[in-house]
Order: sequence, then C-alpha cells, then structure tokens
Amino acid sequence: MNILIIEDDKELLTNLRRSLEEERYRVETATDGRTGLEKGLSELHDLILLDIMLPEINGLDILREMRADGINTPVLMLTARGDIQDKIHGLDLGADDYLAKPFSVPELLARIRALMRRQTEKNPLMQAGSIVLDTVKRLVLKDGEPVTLTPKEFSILEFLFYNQGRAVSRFHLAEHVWGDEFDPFNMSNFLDVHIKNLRKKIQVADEPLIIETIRAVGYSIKHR
Amino acid sequence: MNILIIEDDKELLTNLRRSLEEERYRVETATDGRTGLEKGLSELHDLILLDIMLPEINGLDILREMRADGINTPVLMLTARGDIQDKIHGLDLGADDYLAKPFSVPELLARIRALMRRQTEKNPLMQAGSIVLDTVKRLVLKDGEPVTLTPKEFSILEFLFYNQGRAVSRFHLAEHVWGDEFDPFNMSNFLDVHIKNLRKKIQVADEPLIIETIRAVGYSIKHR
DNA sequence: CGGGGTCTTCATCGTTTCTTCATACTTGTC
DNA sequence: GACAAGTATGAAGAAACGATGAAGACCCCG
Repeated sequence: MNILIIEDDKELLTNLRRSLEEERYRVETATDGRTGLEKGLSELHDLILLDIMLPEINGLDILREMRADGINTPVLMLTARGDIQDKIHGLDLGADDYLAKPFSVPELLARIRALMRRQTEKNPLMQAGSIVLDTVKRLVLKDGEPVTLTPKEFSILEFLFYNQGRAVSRFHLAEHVWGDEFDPFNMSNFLDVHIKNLRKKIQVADEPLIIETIRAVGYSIKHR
Repeated sequence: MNILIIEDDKELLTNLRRSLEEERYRVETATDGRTGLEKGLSELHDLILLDIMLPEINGLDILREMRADGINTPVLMLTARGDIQDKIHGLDLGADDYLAKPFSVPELLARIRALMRRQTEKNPLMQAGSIVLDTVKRLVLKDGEPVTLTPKEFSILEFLFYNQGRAVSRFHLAEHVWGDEFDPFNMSNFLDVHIKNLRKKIQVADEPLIIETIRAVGYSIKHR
C-alpha cells in the first residue's frame, strides 16, 4: 500500500511517515503544492493525504487538477480546525474524507482503513473485453461463464484491474500481491509463471491480449 | 447491509457515513434530491435515510416516487425539529420511522436496528437449493424437514446467508460468530470443523455444494 | 455431582497451489 | 543478422491449505 503525503509542516510530516511506515505502508512525501501535484499525477498511490494550506499550489487546486486528470485515488484531506468551508469545498471536489488538525494517529489509521475498505467495496465490477471481475463475490467471468482462479492469480488480476489503463511495474505488482513475503532479491520468475497461467485461463483466443506486456516495466490492462 | 443516505448537509453526511461504517454497514450517499432518487430507484438498499429538505427534489417527493415504483425498502426520515406536518405526511407516504434533528448517533443506530429487525421479521426466509433458513423461528429446513443445528452452526449459517452471494472471509465470519471472544491469533481450525459439521447436516448429496470454499478467503453461499 | 450435548484441539491426509528450474522464444540494439 | 536482455513455457518437487475423524474440555441442566 502506497501512501502519498502532501504536507508542508515538516515535523508533522516526519511523524506521519514514521507512524505509517510502522504500519507497513510505503510512504512518499511532498512538501509543497507543485511537487505534490507532480507526484500525484505521475505515480501510482493507493491513498493521498492532502493538506490544504500549502506553498505554491493549495490543496484544493491539487485535488481539482488530479480529478480532472482522471486520477481516482482516494484523498483524505487534512484541514486546520474549523475550516468548515474548506471541508465542504473539498468534498465537492471529490475528496473522500477529511480530518481536522490536530488529530491522533490511531484516528488517522482508522480513517485510512475505512477509506481502503470503502474503495474496494464501492466499485466491485471491473471489465476488459469479455472478462468481468467482481471483487465482492471474488469471481471472474469470461463471456459470462465463471473462471476458477487461484488466490495469487486473482490478486494479480485484481491489482492490474485496479490500475487499469496504466503500466504496473513488476515490482509494484509483486509487492502488492506478496506483501511482507516479497523478496526483491529473489530473481526467480514466479511472476511470469502466474501471468502465463492467468492468460491461459482468461484469454479469449481471437480477442486482443487482455494482459499486455510492457517490456522492461511490467504488465497492463487497457481500457476498452 | 447497504444503507443509502440522502442528505445535503455535507458535514452531517460525513459523520453519518463514518458512524455507520464503523458498525460495518455499507454506505452509499447522495447530496441532492435528483441523484438520491436515481440511486434509490436503481440500486438495492436495505435501508434509506432520507432528509426532507433537499435541493432539486424534496424528500417527500422522493419517497412518493419510490413507493410508486414498487420499492419497499424501509425508509427512515430525518426531519427538522418540530416539522410535525412533515412527519405525518411522510408516514402516510410509506416512511417507516422518523427521527428529528438534532439526534444522537446511538439513537440513530437503535432505530436502524429496530427497522432491520422489523424487516427480517416481515420476510424471515432465506433459501439456497433445498435448504431454507427461518431467522425468526431459528429453524433450518432441508427439503421441508427440520434439521437440528447447534447454536454456533446456526450462527455461522445465518451469517453466510445474510451475506449470500458474497465471499465471506474466515476472519469476518469468526469475528461475527464469536464476537469478543474471537482471538485472531488462535491458529486452531475450529471454524473448519464447524463448517464440516454444518455441511454434513445440510448438504443434499447430489446437489451442488451449498457452502462453497473460497480458498485463501473463506466461504460463500451462492444465490440460486 | 453426573451426563448429555456442544465446542475446541490435535494429528493426519489429500489436493490445490506455488515456486523453481531448464529451455525456448521475442524484442530491441549495434 | 547476431547478441543480450527480457519474457514465455512446461514440468516437477515443495509448500500451503482445507477437510476429516477422534478425543478431550467445557458447560448447563437436573
């Protein structure tokens, strides 16, 4: 799980990073609006913590830009206490929740978990070609017929779908599917093998490849 | 349990969502009458929280439209204090209960539980294959013949039925059945044993499996 | 205190699933 | 067109997972 924190208070930032890393989230940071927006637009995150008062570009504008760019990553806004107007405005722009400063770390962690949960339950159907994936039923359909996937296969496909339209690096993919057990120094080709087996199960012969190979990067499922 | 909240006060909305999600309800929201009505008509919910004063279409009209459309989902109206006329009018139109603002969260939760209870008592039968479960009589029938389940077995089966169609994780299942006593670090296989015994009692030999195993996740009862 | 039913623990088994490895194929580069 | 790096493939042993039967712990009732 990757979290991007955009926050200019360096002390708070360090604390957040520490707490989140302890919970085994991977954390990326930006301390001003410009780099924050850049990182938000260019990389894959599972959640963005966004301060509103920021140098260069403020949080609300960052949010607007990102949503306009089709980035649907959940955003948790951090607001100064009592900026009710900001809260409302932020929710209108597509923020998913807000948290008033000062807040406690357990509270933040609870919110993060709630957002993640909501995210996977909100939009349980994903589709490409004649393949449909239902995250809630944990079911994959090929032309309407159920296909039996193993847990790893399902998890890989789910993550590719979750990032549909983007190239997902082998590193990110492996990290997501294997979590703690992921060993970046293991040079075996277990991922390729799973992709092979997945394709064998879900590919319809005369349709374009569902899981495309992006050489030297990873894999990708295109929008259709 | 899906709850749809139609409420234009964004702050209240966020609070409600949070409280309900903490209680493990799944929440959907709308902040104006038009989208509220759309969601109410198009999707299945187990309960609708409906504000009366709303932009575009007011709550009473939404209720009227939905009932006219044959949607019988229970509706809990949220009224400004003292709008007695609204209350009466709402109940005439088929609302199931009302709650005057401002209200406390525990009060709301109590009302929700009451409505849900009333609802399952109205229609207490759940079915899969030749198994019928009656939540009120606490009775399970197999081909019309009563089957004797132990309390734990009943509770497991009930929860699986309650989430019929979804993959229920072993974790959620255990958490629900054992409540506080549930120890996530207990690595014994008591759950598997109960499932085995349950299957032995309810499975009809030549029918498809009623309780399916979702490897690495948990169990599931499919709709039939 | 005893006895029935119920719940949990344990050891073991059979499958499914995962990983590894050897080898073959693709793609881009010089 | 040859080379290297990256990716695909089939097969096989290893590991993980869930299913099972049986035994002991527990609990409530009289």
